[in-house]
Amino acid sequence: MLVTPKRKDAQQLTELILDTARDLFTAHGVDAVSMHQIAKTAGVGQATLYRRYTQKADLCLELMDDHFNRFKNDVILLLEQLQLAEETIHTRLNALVRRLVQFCNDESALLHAIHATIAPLNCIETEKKSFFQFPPYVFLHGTISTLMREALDSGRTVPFDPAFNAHILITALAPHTLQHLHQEYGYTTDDIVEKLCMALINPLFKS
Amino acid sequence: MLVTPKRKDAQQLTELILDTARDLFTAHGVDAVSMHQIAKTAGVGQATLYRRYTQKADLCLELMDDHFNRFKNDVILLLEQLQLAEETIHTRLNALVRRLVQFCNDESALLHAIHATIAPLNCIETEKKSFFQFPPYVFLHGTISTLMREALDSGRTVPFDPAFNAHILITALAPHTLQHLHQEYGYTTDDIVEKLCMALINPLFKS
DNA sequence: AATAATAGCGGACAATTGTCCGTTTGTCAA
DNA sequence: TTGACAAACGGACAATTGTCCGCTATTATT
Repeated sequence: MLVTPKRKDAQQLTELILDTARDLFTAHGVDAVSMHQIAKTAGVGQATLYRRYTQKADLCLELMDDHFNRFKNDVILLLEQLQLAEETIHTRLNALVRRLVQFCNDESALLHAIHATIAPLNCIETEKKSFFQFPPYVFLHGTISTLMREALDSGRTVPFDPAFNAHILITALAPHTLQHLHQEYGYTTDDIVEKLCMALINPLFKS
Repeated sequence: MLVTPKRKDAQQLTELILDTARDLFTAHGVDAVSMHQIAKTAGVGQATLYRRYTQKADLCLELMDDHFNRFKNDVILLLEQLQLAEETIHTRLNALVRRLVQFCNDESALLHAIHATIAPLNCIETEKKSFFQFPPYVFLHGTISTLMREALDSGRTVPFDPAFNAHILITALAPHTLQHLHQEYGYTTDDIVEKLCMALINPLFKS
């Protein structure tokens, strides 16, 4: 959550903080770096940091903003191209899942931290944003459910609820879930893409 | 030869701690109660509490132990009865999902806290148990994948990976996911059961 | 340019989780 | 019993997250 500063020098501090955080994260790993440490290393007060980013999740979100925007454009472009090539909705959904998993892999460190910070308990009592209100979820859910609705409307599937199924697909992409699949079963990224499609996409389509 | 025996009075403190925690949880809600508060109210030191339960998740797990065992027996009994009644594997899977969702609803408060405490970040760096090693997950995953394998072996389904799909089903039952479905879409518990089956069970079966 | 208003800084402070260590106390051998 | 030994207690202490408030420095005004 970025506060737009009225003082001109405030913007410089924002950049300083972001740079410092990026450096510390790559040096020691996201989880090992504390907010206090970021502030101290950047040479600013605690409040200066917290005024910009209430939680580490916000900071992480800001740090992956560029990459996320590129990913968004990628997805939009990819889907347009496939549609122009007159690929089936089934094929397009599979391609989307592949790109999705790839993104979650690339940004696993930051996503990890975001999920960890925005724990379920923060949602009700306190009035902080839940994960489901963050841009990545909103975009993913919108894109996936649109495609799923198209599949449903095509008449080639069994009945299902696009929004609900999209929600479940995203849930399955949570960092700790993917990590568990990698570690426990030794699945490669390709395995996971294939099995996700086999579990959540392919069975929807009548043969 | 000196045998070092366990002290008998330690068990009493354990019960005192559990009773205190239960009371505080019901009085103020699980999330609002701190470990320090539990120790202080029980009149014991911090270490005495932490020596027994390293995290609030462990404490919660202990508190729902009775209920979880009853649930386990319920599930086993339910599945046996349905099998004796010669219900199809499809029907049995749906019934299992229903009972599953019911349990997650009943114990949502404790499960909530467990998920919140055992955040993904605790898994790699520190050597704490991940959620996937806790008894509830292990039992659920075992039960579901066994049933799913039976479905697969029956030849009445499309191809899929029982263990993987079981994993995804459990993931979808995470407290914050269910909570979001309730809040955002206004789904009732029955809705969720129906949609879960429509998303993850029914499409597997050839018509 | 001088000055008033205030955006915004910084560090102290509170709350929570988790650890360490000196001390107590139950247990068992004699 | 008694006494040695270790299991186990308790509270102080460290680290982290998040908040508050007095002060500084920038900006707008004249």
